Amino acid sequence: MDQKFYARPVLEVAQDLIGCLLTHGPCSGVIVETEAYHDSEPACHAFIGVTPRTETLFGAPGRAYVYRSYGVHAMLNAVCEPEGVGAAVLIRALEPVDGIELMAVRRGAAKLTGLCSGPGKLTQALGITLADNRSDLTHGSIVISERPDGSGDPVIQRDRRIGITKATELEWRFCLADSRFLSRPVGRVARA
DNA sequence: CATGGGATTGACT
DNA sequence: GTCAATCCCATGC
Repeated sequence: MDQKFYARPVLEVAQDLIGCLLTHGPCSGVIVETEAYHDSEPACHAFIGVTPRTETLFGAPGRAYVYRSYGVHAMLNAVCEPEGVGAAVLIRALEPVDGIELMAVRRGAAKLTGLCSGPGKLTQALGITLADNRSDLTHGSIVISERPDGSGDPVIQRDRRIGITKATELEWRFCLADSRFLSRPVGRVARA
């Protein structure tokens, strides 16, 4: 997948990433859940403008934006839209494919469905850290590759984003229909 | 320099 | 269901 794939509206890229394969070292998984973020809405880190932290978001598309959440977890995003626009797709869940044993060790022997069912979980399982921030998703240590031809277009469900406190009304979360590997089921109210 | 908040998770009641 | 852990960084004095 080339840079042009990412230099498009973030909502399109978020949907098109569903079903793609994400690989880091010996571990890989199929993307089953994403969320879109854009500098026009306050839930996006880029909403506040360009700072040292958000510089990656406004930079070249096709790069990784990795940041630490709640002081504990790394979150992996794919930077989208042309340079100068602050937008990214958060990778929220994977269906494990390769390196499952290593993922289980890193995660502490969780069940298969719990290995990558959340944005903090999948970075832990794949060994992605803040050092991967700004790395190139088209040729770097993290690679996202197209879904196989003939697998057909996946059926995608749309929902509200999870875990945010602003712009909660936007339905910018995309899930592979009926996947067992989502961070949460579709169609429930996120957060009590 | 001090402070406060957050795109989460997991342990506990 | 509730709640703490823990750190990066934006903001304000």
